[in-house]
Amino acid sequence: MTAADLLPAALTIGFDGPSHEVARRLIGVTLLVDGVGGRIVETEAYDSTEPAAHSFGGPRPRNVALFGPPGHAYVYRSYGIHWCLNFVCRESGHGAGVLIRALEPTHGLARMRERRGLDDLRLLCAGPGRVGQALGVDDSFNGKALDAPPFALLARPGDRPPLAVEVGPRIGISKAIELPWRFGEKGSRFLSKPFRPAG
DNA sequence: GTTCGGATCTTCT
DNA sequence: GAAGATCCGAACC
Repeated sequence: MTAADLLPAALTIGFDGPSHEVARRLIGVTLLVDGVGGRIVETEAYDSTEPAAHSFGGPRPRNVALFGPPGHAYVYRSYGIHWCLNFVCRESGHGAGVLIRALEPTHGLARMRERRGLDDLRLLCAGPGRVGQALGVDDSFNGKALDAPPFALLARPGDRPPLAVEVGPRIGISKAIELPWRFGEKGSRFLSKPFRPAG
């Protein structure tokens, strides 16, 4: 697939719905940062009404981007090491976001391999910390709009059949583990972890 | 194949 | 002082 096959995502992607709807809608969308990235194959939804979210408990200096306008980035430091990228969604003030957990690498492979220090295509963007490293995301991207450089979002052409999307519990959390707010492209080999492990 | 610990730092108690 | 929306490599089946 080339960039010419894709359409501007702003026409079809809305960030004004509940985060679990936006998270599902984002599967198959191409995310680029300075022209580097790929197709989103895994996302998770978070919302200030449930205790796993960084926005739970209201706005704070660290999470203020989540309470800003939808369609912007929220970037946070994970375990003191990684930078993880979220898309702010829903109407302003609700503190909802979608964590970008994995991409199928399609653009700027050499740049991503260089940043990751790794050749294996499957492992370039298979996890939120890996996505951040491969795309060169850091603190300075927090709060930036997603419809302007360095970001670009490209939707799948509308005449293609919808992707099969799998749903499951979110990864790496200890609260609100019952919510099925992890979404992934069915059968993708670029997921951070398989869905329904061991059958 | 799996399990385990270390890295590293911000936030909260 | 502990926990956390993680990743990596070593050790061990």
